[in-house]
Amino acid sequence: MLSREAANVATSTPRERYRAQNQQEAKAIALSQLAESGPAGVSLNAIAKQMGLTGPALYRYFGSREDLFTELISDSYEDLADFAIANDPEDGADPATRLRRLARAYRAWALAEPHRYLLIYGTPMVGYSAPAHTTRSAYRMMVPALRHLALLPPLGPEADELDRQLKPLIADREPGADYPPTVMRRGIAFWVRMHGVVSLEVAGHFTQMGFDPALLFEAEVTELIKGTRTSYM
Amino acid sequence: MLSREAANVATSTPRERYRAQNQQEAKAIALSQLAESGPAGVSLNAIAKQMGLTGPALYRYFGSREDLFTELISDSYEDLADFAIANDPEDGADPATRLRRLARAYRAWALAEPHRYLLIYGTPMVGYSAPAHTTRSAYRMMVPALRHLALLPPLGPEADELDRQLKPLIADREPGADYPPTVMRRGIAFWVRMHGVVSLEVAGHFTQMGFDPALLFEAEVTELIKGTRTSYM
DNA sequence: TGTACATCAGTGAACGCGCGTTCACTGATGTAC
DNA sequence: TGTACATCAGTGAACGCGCGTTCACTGATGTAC
Repeated sequence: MLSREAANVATSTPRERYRAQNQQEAKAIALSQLAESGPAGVSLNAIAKQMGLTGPALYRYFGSREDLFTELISDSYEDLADFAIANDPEDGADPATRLRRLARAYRAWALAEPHRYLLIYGTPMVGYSAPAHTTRSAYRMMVPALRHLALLPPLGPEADELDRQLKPLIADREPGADYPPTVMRRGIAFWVRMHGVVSLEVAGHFTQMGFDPALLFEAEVTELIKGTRTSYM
Repeated sequence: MLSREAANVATSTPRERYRAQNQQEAKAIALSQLAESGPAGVSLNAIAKQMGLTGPALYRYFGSREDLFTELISDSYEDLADFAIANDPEDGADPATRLRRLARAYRAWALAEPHRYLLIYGTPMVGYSAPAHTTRSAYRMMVPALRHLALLPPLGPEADELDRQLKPLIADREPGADYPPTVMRRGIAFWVRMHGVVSLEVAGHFTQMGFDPALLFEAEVTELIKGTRTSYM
């Protein structure tokens, strides 16, 4: 349901469809292993067995165990972005409302898929380095947030050092965009605050504390939206 | 240096000292494996070999591999709290300054010991549940922060739902403390914001973005300190 | 429509590896009289 | 100071396990004429 493979299956030869289907099944089993036993519990041999195949057969679908993880990771980035964007339709709502929708969708996805959230934002795998396109996927979710943030009352007229350092990033990721200087800073703060609450929640660090994490999350987002400019010292 | 074992070694029999020393060495090797190969790379057999022992010998020191992790985790919580507290001496500085010191120490520890930070705040080990005293250790670092926060200008007179839910937590953790109703909320937000920046930084998510994470961290802390009250919706 | 060839999914055997954990044991260190 | 006994760190063999990955191969599916 939250998976994006199914869409691209049409318009291809039967063999390609068969391949895509098998690859998708393998990934789905990998995700269930991930959910049940963590990253260390994902095993090519076990996946193959569950599909009724032998271990080496999977090398038709993934170059190695690490390649499988690369796919799982970039799928997760894409699905998270898709989900957030899908939950913030173009219906003329005001920017604060739309930001809040994005935020809630972010959290909802993470709570629905905690192992996948942790796969991308938890402990990184040693020796693993994300391919370049992954970084782009990660950024996709930020694009609508920046658009909404640009419509909020500005934080202040002058840019400080952080804003200056972020300027090339805007130019690189969205050439031609005419954002106020503090927008990227706010976009990153938006992401950082959501991640702060959500990652602790998903990892179970709030369970003993007796409060509803949703309230904390909403408060953090609210403060971000209302946020006044704070120079960094 | 950041380890806390060495202190308690005195005043014990030679055999106890020998035991403590060996156990400490085993943990140190475990931490180096953790740093180098991640949690999955921590192996009792490999630790034993590096100490010049055989595998089973380690069962004199740890009940199981999981017990070893329990120790590594609670040591990490303690060391992080110790480090933060040690860097915020009682010298009469104003509360904002002292909060900032705590925050900077938190980040400094995490950057110095990224694998240990991720051990406690990264992807949780499946099937592992922290023993009760661990939760207490985790809370230790919050105590001085709450004290400082209580001295800041209050956020507002009335308590909202989140504040109400947090009241029992104060009563439980610090019976008798007479904090304004919004202090615990601010303490948790303090922790959450530090974690938001620090965990993304430690996991390398900022490396491609070309800005100095220290600036972002300072800005987040500043905003928390200045923080105005935001009802959650 | 039928034949010849190319593609490619999957097999089965094998390699080499390390893992956590148990158990009965040896031998050194510590303790009590 | 010396002897008898208890404690306990560490050994070595063994159990059972699953892992990723390679390789030469079979046999089914697809393609070209």
